[in-house]
Amino acid sequence: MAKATIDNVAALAGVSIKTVSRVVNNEPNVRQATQEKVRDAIKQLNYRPSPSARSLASNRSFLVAMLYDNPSAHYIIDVQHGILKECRKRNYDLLIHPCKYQDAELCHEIENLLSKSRVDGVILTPPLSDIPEVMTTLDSLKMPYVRISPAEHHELSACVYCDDSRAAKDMAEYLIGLGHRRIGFIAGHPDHSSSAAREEGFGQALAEHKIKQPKRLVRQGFYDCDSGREAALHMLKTSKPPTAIFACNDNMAAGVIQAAHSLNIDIPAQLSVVGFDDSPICTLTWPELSTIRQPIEELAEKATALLLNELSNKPTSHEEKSLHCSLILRDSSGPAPE
Amino acid sequence: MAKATIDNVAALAGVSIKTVSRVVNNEPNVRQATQEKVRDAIKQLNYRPSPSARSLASNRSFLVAMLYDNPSAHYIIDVQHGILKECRKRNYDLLIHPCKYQDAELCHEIENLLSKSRVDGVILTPPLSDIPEVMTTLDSLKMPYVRISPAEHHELSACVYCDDSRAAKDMAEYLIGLGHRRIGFIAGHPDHSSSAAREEGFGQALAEHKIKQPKRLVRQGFYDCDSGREAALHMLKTSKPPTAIFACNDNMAAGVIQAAHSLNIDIPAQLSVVGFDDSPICTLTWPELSTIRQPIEELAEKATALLLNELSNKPTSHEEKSLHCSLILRDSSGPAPE
DNA sequence: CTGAAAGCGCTAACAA
DNA sequence: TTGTTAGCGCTTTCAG
Repeated sequence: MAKATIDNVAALAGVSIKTVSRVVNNEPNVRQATQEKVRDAIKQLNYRPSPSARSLASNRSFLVAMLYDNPSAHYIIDVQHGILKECRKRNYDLLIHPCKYQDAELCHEIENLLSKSRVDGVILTPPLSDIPEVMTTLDSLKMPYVRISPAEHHELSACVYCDDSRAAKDMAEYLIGLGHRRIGFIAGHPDHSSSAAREEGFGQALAEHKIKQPKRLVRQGFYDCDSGREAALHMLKTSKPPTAIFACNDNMAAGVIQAAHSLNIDIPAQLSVVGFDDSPICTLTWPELSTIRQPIEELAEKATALLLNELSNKPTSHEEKSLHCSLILRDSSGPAPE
Repeated sequence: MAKATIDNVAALAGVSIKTVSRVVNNEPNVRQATQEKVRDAIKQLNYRPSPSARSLASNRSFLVAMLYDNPSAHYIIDVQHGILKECRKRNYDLLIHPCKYQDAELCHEIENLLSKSRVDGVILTPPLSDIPEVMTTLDSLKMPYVRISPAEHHELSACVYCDDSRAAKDMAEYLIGLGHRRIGFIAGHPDHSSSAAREEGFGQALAEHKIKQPKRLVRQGFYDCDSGREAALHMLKTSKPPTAIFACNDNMAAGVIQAAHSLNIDIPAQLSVVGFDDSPICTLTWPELSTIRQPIEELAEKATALLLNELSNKPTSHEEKSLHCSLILRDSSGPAPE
């Protein structure tokens, strides 16, 4: 059976192709009876509209692109799945496009991808959501886009995000509640805005509890395990080592656990360790890691919903949406030693 | 500046649109001088061919789809990156489509995606590479495809794979060489063909060294951490516990490490642990995990190259390509205790 | 509520 | 080596 076209359907249903088109696109003004005739014919012929013809005629591709540069596989996968969940509902497909955010050619490359106008809209993840040049490029192409977890300037585009700062504050308060007073902090990659937000929330909690944070208990990390381990070794080898360490993500927290093991420090009896992300490694470490869960998939889903709304309705201001993080307490944290 | 079309380019270059088309598609039989004129015009107008028009006229979309159902984020990401690497060279884009391999609707869903004929070809990863119905569906749609790491029937389609059996045998021999004689084996998910291959290689090595494998040292796992931990606890609590454990993937090996920690068994002094995959968690555990590295990205790259070749040349038999695994020795394995 | 006609921007087949 | 002409299968516009 050759591929059916709209003409075949129209012929079989005894209507014009325009009417078939109306039914396929859920346009109004088609009598119920006619609709049914058409749908029958469609089913009978196993008809699927050709995306290329559709998009040539209407200038819409029903394709969205995800642009990203993020080394965390589980983050990317979660975002992809969130996007796809929403896309399926609305009959869009997803095209993925990793890129290097530090690359001088970044914007050219993006322009190159998008000016083929194969895609209707774009979803941006950190750190791309915070690069002004990328936004300018998209704006100049008049390409609709939504940003996931941008640091600031929420008004510049539709966007969705979590309150990282608030979540970090909650976690710090949890540790303080357990009696910890010397709490080490390992910052994340300086290019990722999430790190600054987390540091802010952490600082707030300490300040509110009148805990002074000596410099030796704050170190720069880069969101990878090695930097977490190095930072922890530094802190733990001082004369007044911390009784808890807050790492800005789980990978670094895993590094802290390694450091503790290598120094024969018991977790959580002598040292509490917490991370951020609730990545799969949390349940692979020993002991399992207390952390903060961001609803990544839901964020991506909402982002996609905003984007697709913007693509179907004409008028939209830039909506934004924020979601909550939650503490996940496992075995790596406990009361402070006396 | 409005989007330039092929007509604009033709006008500016003073040639017919067909000639522009020839230049764009690198067809032969265009004089050097003409080519240059055309290229200049293209650059000047910043012309990009419209994918929809192209694909409507030529019935090719320059889009490939990756179909998968695999819970391992890093595996999927590596495959995606391998595919994209090759796609970029040849100006294809990638569309991703996760699905549930046990779903009764699987084939319908695939057919639904592909019969829109938006994509030119498909890449299949395990366990989808081993599902006959999926292959039948693709065949009946005359959709070109390449399988990554199929278990058998290599002749049914183009495919790329590693010799898992051989790699597992090498690893077993390494452990035997360290003096281990009681080596526990934790199988992977029975639906993944990789598990059987790994078990076979492992068994071969033992047989060649005349080591008998008692039943208590072989357990079924499911490629997740929990099943690895449970299996290890069983083995380690017997009266003659193993001195080494070979887990069919790294997640399960991480579970083994957890089990050992919880029983206060020292790794590697009392117990060697090895995994398979060289996933990111290998360097996050304590101690870091010895394992086997599959060149996933390269596999995907080769697979894509085969697919795109098939799409450009008419005549191809089903090529196949195999790549090598390598042992990665870290801190979780060492000499057997006496 | 329905239909006829005119493209969308390209490639394929054929002519020159 | 180059150009001409017909579509590809749909949506849009406008007319009934």
